Order: sequence, then C-alpha cells, then structure tokens
Amino acid sequence: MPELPEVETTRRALAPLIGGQRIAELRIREPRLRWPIDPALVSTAAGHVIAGLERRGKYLLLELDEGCLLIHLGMSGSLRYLMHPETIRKHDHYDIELVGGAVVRYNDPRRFGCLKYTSDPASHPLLSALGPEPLGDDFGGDYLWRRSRGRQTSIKSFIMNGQIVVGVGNIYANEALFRAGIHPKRPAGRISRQRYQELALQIRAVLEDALESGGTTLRDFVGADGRPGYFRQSLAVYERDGQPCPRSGHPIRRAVIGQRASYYCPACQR
DNA sequence: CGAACGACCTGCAGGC
DNA sequence: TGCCTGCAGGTCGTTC
Repeated sequence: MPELPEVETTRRALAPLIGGQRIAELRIREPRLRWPIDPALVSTAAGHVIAGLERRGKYLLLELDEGCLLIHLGMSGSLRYLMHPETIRKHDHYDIELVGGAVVRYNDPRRFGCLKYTSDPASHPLLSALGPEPLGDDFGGDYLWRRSRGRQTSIKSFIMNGQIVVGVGNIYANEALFRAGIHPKRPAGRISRQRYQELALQIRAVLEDALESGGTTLRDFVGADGRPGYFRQSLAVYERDGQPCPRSGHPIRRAVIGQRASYYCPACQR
C-alpha cells in the first residue's frame, strides 16, 4: 500500500486527532511483524501523552512526551482512527487505545510493517542513515548528480535507495522517470547534471501531485479517514504495460529491474 | 565500498 | 470447484 504520499496522507489525517491525547493502553494482538513487537512496549507506552505525529521517509514517528514510537506500514499496512472501536477484523495487529476510548488501529495482512520504541529517533539505526526528504531543501538535481558519480546501478534502483533519497517507491519511481524522459535501466553514473535537475523536479512534482489526490489506491489502500486515494487514474505508466503511452502512443513496456516490476515508454525514455 | 539477491507474509488473479 | 503459480505499494541483512 504505502509510498510516501500515502504515509503522509495518513500522518495528516491522524495528527490532529491524536495530538495531545494520552495513551491508555497499547494492545498487541499479533506481535509477529517484520520484527517481533517487544512486549515491553505495552508498559513503555501506557500513560504517555502524544506530542505529535511526524514522518521520516516512510516511517511514522509517534512522538510521546518522552521518546517515540516508530511505525512502518510495510507493504500492506494501514492505520485508522476509530472514535468508537468496531469489531476486530482479520490482520488488526495492534491498537493504541487513547484515554476516552478512541483507538488507533493497525492492520497489515502481510506483516512487513514494524512497531518499535526509541528514546532518540535521530540516532536510531533505522533512521540515521536515511537520505534527504524529496520534498525538503536538501534534495535536488545537484545532490543526485553528486551522489550518483561512479555508480553502475540503474537509475531506478538508485532513486529507490533510501540512503540516497527517502520515500520514492516503485510507483513513483516509474512515474518520475517517465515524466523526466529517462530510461529506468540507464546507469545512474551516466546521467548528466542537467537531466538530474529535471529528474529531481519530476520526483517532487509526482509526489506532490499524488499527495494532493490523497495518495494512490491500489487494491485495498484507504487513508486514516477510511477514504481511498485518487491518484491511480493519473498514473501514466505504472501497471500499464501494453497500453499506449499518453505522450507518444507507443506501447508501455514492462521489465524487471532490481527485482521490481518497471514500466516505461521505450520511445520517450532514453 | 557498491551491487545483487534472498528473506519476511498474505491475498488475489489467472490458468488448468 | 480446487489446486497451482506468479505477482503485489518495502527494505533489511547477507553475500560477493
């Protein structure tokens, strides 16, 4: 489900609802996520006030009055805010119950997500090596160009590498490369500074566009407010192999790059 | 150091 | 109807 726009959509929906509220109880029904949820988290979390909900890459940082909960949605996770908790559904792995009875409920069929506690997020190993935010000031064409010198890997794998830049997942990597006219297999080290300017621009643009539409709904994604995202209809190449390129009319091609499905127009992308 | 690949897990679509 | 295969929005850890 989630790439950066979907995680940010979740964050924006949830933040005003839970900020300032006190955690009554963390209820874990299924601890077997990507890493087992530490049972000690139950007593760590209880009684703390939620100071805010931030995001770093695709990690959500649920900040407490002391330390923070690190939440990742993995491939299929979602968080919903329930004023009046309903029946537990399949894959509802944990609840953060707030004083007053509302609940933040985590559902994740594939269990690739994670829940951890850290007293110091900045130095946490999962976060400390991450690259800049694509929508922030530290990211741009010059940065990408500099980091890519000498790299043999494909440009698609390069921009999907969280140590280079966070939050560019498979959908938006494909879309940004299409918009920038760059072939996804092109070696990262053999792309000009000028083309990187365009790519950085298009990475930002596609993420911002998706954010504006509330993210991309594939299969079953819904935001924290239960509404789907509407960006799917705007996708130019993703999952469109065989269909005509919106720009040139050439059939969109599918190839596997870095073990991930990749879509591109062989005429527009070089 | 960089790059490639397996691993984790369930659900669903499609072919037979 | 049921069984099998392949595929899915992420990313960490291991190996070369």
